[in-house]
Amino acid sequence: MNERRQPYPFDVIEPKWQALWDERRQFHAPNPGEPGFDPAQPKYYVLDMFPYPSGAGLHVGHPEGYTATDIVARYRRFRGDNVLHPMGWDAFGLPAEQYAIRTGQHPEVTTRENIARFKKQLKRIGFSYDWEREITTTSPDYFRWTQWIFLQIYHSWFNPETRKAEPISTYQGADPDSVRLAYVAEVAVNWCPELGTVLANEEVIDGKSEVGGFPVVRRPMRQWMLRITAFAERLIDELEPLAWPVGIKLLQRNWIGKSEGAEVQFALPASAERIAVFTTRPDTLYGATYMVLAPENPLVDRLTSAAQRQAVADYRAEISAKSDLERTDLARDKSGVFIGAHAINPASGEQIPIWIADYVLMGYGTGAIMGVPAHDERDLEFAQKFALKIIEVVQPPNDTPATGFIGDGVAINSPLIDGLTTPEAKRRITDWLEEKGLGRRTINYKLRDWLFSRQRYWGEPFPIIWRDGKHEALPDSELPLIPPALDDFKPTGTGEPPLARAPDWVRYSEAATRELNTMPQWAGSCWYYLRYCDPTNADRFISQEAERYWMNVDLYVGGTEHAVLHLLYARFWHKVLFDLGHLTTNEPFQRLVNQGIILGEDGRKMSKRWGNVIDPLDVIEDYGADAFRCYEMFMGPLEQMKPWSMTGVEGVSRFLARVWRLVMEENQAGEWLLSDALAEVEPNRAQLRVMHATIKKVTADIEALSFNTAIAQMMIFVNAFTTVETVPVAALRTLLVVLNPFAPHLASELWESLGKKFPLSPPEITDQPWPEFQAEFLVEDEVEIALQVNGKVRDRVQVPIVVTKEELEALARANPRVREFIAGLTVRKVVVIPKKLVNVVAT
RNA sequence: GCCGAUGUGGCGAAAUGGCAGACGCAACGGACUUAAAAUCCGUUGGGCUUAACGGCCCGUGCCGGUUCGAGUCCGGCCAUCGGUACCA
Repeated sequence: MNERRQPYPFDVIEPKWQALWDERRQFHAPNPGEPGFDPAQPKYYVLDMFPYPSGAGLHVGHPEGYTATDIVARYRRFRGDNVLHPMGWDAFGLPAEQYAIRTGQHPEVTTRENIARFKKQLKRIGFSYDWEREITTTSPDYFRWTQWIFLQIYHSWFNPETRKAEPISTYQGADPDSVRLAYVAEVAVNWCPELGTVLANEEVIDGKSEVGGFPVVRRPMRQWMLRITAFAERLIDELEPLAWPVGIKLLQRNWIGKSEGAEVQFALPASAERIAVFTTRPDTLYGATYMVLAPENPLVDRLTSAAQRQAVADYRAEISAKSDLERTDLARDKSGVFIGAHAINPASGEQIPIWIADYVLMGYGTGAIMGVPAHDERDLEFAQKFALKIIEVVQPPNDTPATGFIGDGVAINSPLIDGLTTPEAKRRITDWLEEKGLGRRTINYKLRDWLFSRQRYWGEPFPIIWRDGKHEALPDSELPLIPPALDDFKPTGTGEPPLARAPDWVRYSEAATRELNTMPQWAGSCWYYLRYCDPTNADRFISQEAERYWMNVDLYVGGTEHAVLHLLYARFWHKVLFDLGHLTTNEPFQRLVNQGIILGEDGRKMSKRWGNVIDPLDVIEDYGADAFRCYEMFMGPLEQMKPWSMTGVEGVSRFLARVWRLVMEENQAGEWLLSDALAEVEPNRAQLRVMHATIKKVTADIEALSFNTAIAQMMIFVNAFTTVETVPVAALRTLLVVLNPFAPHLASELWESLGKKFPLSPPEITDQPWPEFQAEFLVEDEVEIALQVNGKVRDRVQVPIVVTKEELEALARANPRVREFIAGLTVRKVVVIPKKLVNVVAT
């Protein structure tokens, strides 16, 4: 590999320019008020999803999105924008902690080493980040404000009147703790014994931990929760105007899972107790022949009859012993137990049996359902298994059988609403329920409150203390709250977090102890885009001035894996901070783009297991950073999944070498000298045309993030100039500017070399304006017209651009090839598309 | 099951409803070279036909529709990938 003759000396010029850029602070974006800040220039904030600095280093997937944003950033700078293009590290997280547990090396050390490696790799690719704005979520200067934001959330509640977060002091009720946006609850959590921690629902895949793939079981624990559900409606509504891929919007909407329906109260014959159920089909109320409670529902204890007590206890034990894995794996086989009690169907007045079954979830709705077997697949399965009564209450529109029909039809066997269509029936029966005080319209969400605490060491400690069994906020003056030094990072095994191993730290005062949990990894990434705007501010998380100037993020590029969680959490925090008056925008990310996954050369997902992982530095070693960048963009559309190809890299590398040789030629001694073919001559007409076509296409393609076609156009440019005897310097300069965002080292170097013989002021390529194409050079004197008969091309002719439609038609009719094909037919119609084709329709 | 995305040469791909396959890879042929590498030039969707120039037919997952004209728009399928899963 290393014997390969270099197509051009990228190994010399790339480090040279990278050092120069650093030295000149070339990519530093001054904030309002700083020297060099020009308020007349528009701002552009282009953001990458910052990486978790893992031990493995970058793979070729990371730089895909990073290259795209870098091209946009460099392009916008040419356009004169004040560009904010930062990078940082999402450095809290499980791998460093696991490594610490295995080796005893403090996570901070591991993290520092990994960051150094990542940063070196990113710099070697030549990204134009403003490194003066680098942030690390594990740095106390940073997480101080993560803790501060948590306290803002803790000190707030969601006022349903204003639909906004407000300071808790505006809450009039008796128990503020019951409405705080950050609260403590005893919840059934996903406990992972292996990791010794709870996990968010989102971190559990198929009953196993996302990290490590260990089994996860349900277990009740006292946890910190964030009341994201209060924002469900706004998280859906305010998504609408954003320039995000429709697929991602849909994913978020589905995740939030809004469904409209009614809550219906079922009375019990023998007690004053009532059971509420949520249904989206109140029109099927007459068909409710039984009721099911979630096994965990607390009502079960009160309602179960003596005779059924043992059976119920056995069933509940069986359920709780099942891990989530088993629950999901055990197909859809319905199970359940009758609890020996009955409820009264409020519409029919019938007594219906109450069961418990694990297909009813405690976490959704009221943890109880009405069973309508005729019109719900799951209920039908359950009723058939346990021989429960089935009543048809919806007539399907066609002849399909009513039982098992779940769509809209006409109500039957339902005295109050018979004959009404499903939407009308829903309306009518709900009105009736509301009148009688038996129910009400309501909306339910799949979204659950965010389980926000973890039993880990390597995370932000909560700025919370406990006194007399009650939580209290630390004052802002005690931030940052730094975790204690430990040398054993293992969880204690009882569910007590590792922080419990530092008793001195835990003891806050005689009467108070610190919270032992830490925040999840998501916390730091919920607001990092804000901190970049003002990364060293010691007084505020972001100054108002910086926030007003830089926000929102104009372009955010990252992987789909964050389509739901990160983006939802960040939007939630942003809205809280907005409501509290700390921000001026209610959404953080204006335009979002997901880059596609890069597969291995074998078409499989890159992984150690397949041995198909590509290391960017290996590629750069052989072909240079510019070739690496250009290949990543030339592979195909940014958002598409596509396989890596080394020969493809070689092709792009050849292209760059051809650019190099347009300017430089090698002498006998193997030195690169300025080419003799260069001259300050006016490009000819054909050259001007390709030059302006290139300006036009590259500009439009960068705006559209269609980088592969932009590169193809530059290849066309270079092909057109490769064979000419005299290379016009002006055309070359234009190429170098539009190429610069893609291959900045090469373009900068050639620009400089060119300047030695053909000086230009100012001399730096980065001081050039972005070229504007001139339409007059794109027009051609002649165009080729396709002559079709009945849609098939029969001939092509060159015609002057100025011919009229009538002339074109006449020309087509007169064409011998056309005549040959219409011989004996009648011409019905002639379609003339100027500059394209003539279609003679004949039958 | 549901939701979403994608199906175009040997491969990555391109194409405001208007000449399908730009650009690149691979392959083949040629030039340069003692030779190779590098570089440069050319050919390259399939089939049929012609001594040759050339000509004809087919072709964008499948079936149908709209249109003078469909890779592109509409309807119905199929396949692959991704997400999600008892959410009442």
